[in-house]
Amino acid sequence: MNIKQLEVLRTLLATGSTVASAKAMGLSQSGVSRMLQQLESDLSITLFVRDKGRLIPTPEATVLGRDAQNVLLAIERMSGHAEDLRNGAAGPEIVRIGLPSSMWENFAPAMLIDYVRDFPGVRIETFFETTTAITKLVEERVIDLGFLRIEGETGPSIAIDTVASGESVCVVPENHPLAELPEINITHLRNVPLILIGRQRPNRMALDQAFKRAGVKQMVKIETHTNSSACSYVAHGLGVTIISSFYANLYRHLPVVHRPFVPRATQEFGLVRAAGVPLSIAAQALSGALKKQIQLSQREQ
Amino acid sequence: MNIKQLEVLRTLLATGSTVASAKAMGLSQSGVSRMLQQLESDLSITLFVRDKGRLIPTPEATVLGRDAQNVLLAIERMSGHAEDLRNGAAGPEIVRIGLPSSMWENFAPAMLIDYVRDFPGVRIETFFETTTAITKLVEERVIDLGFLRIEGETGPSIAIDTVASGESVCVVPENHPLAELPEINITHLRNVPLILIGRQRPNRMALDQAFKRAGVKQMVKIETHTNSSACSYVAHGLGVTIISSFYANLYRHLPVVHRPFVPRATQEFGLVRAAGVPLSIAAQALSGALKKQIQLSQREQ
DNA sequence: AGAGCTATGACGAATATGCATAATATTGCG
DNA sequence: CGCAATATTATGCATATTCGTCATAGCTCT
Repeated sequence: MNIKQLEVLRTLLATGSTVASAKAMGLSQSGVSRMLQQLESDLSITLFVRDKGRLIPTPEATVLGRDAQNVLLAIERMSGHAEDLRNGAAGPEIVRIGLPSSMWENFAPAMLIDYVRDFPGVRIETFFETTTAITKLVEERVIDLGFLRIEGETGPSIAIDTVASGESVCVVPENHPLAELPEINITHLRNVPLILIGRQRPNRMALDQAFKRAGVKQMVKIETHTNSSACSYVAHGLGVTIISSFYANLYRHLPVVHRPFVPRATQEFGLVRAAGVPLSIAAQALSGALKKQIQLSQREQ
Repeated sequence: MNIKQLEVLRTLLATGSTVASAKAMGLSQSGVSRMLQQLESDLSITLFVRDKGRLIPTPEATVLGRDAQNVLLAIERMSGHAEDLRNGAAGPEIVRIGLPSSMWENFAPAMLIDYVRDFPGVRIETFFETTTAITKLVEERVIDLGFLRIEGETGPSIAIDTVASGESVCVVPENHPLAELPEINITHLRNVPLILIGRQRPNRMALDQAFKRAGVKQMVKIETHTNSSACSYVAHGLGVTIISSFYANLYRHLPVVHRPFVPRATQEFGLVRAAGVPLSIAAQALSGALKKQIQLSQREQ
């Protein structure tokens, strides 16, 4: 496997033909054809079906095309850094932090208000991403810090500092009949429209299994991938959702209430950074600001 | 630059000598020496000082060594996925839609309220992602539909239906002095804390250039990647931001106002789907619901 | 002196690449 | 509809380039 093969894969997925790819890359069509073959051989995977003189990407090609793009982006970043080093450029210190999408509205600004005043020379870059993306961004050193829900094992390249916890709760509209209950269990949710997140992730699968064991069929109306959108759908009467109280506490301004969900489950949340990499003073301070804001957000209950 | 050169850099930084690296990599010492030279030549950067028959890494080597590691990690991930694919792993109709992160709060629920009632058997999956991610999700057939800002060229695998437009506006806190102006130009923003999005993207670079031509230095306090977080930062007094009126109209509930920004720029927004792939009835209806909600969101001005 | 290091000349094997072409499919025109 | 023109992918063949080793020189340290 070599870099040009990956570029060929990327370009083929974009253009759909070896002729167009060859033109775009300044190569011959036969070169492109060969490199595709070599890559398929190197990976022992068919990336394109040859159908009537056409190349049809396989599902594998789309998956690995994304990976190839990541490799090429990393190479571009390296080339960019080399360019910067050759040009001797340097700017203000930038501290980069990744947060769950659900935290942009009030949490992130509240966290940054004092910080920006205390560190006037520091530029902050915020990313609102999924747990998976945040983990990757930390691993790749794209960001200095991340806050995420701790799920299963992380590799040795990540250092985690547990800073918060929550329990599973059911979020319902405040005028919903289920809002009168002190706690909500699965049988309460029979025939209730559900808004669920984290499809195919371990915690979600555990929830699916619990429904199955209780003999209750889930009436899922909406799948989504952020706690924020799930709560908003609930607030608009589209159904009820099951999330961590940590996030539910961020949405107190919505006309919803949350009740402990049975079977009980707890979650842990942590601060992540690349293992073995010391944080700058500014990044440490941002870490501190984050921890402080977390305490505030969870304490006001 | 090739993959083995990057492995050489990584190994040299770990071992400190070409002899040890050659042994670790199963190469000859002279091969390692040459590959280091080639990499230095390719990058036009001295990575190691040759001092008394020893290789001393330069600061550049440590910076780029990190990048090299990122590239190699990305390659390993790709290989891992290929391995998974080689080893090999129905339900209700699911309609999947990708929206900008900025649209989860009120737009998405409002869009879905009537839809969910009209299509009770359909399950919806919502993704809130960046323009780039949405384009990819559409191309890869992960999602049926996407809504995004149209930027530059998209490939032939994407069909776009332009459904909205906007102009660049400056969003400021409602009690800010700039809120009194009928329009805001670059000189107004001298020494004003800025919250900017889309770093390194074409439109952002155009804005950076406009500041440069006007001889005004940007006082960027926060870089972020979603319109929503930028507006929230503005509402909390952390600075002002420049975004499309399309998005600003989604945040009318915040204590901010927006004014036309000069130099003027306009934006177009469209519905995207995979070209040549017919939408299901349910997906078409969701497309219709999206268009209708867009009209509502932009009309109430 | 001996051991260990880096760099380089010379050389051969392996790889990359383009030209030309075959086979097949699609499109456009009469 | 039939046929020529065009477009696509794959492959034989030849050539250029790259990759990598062996052998060795020069330097440093013990």
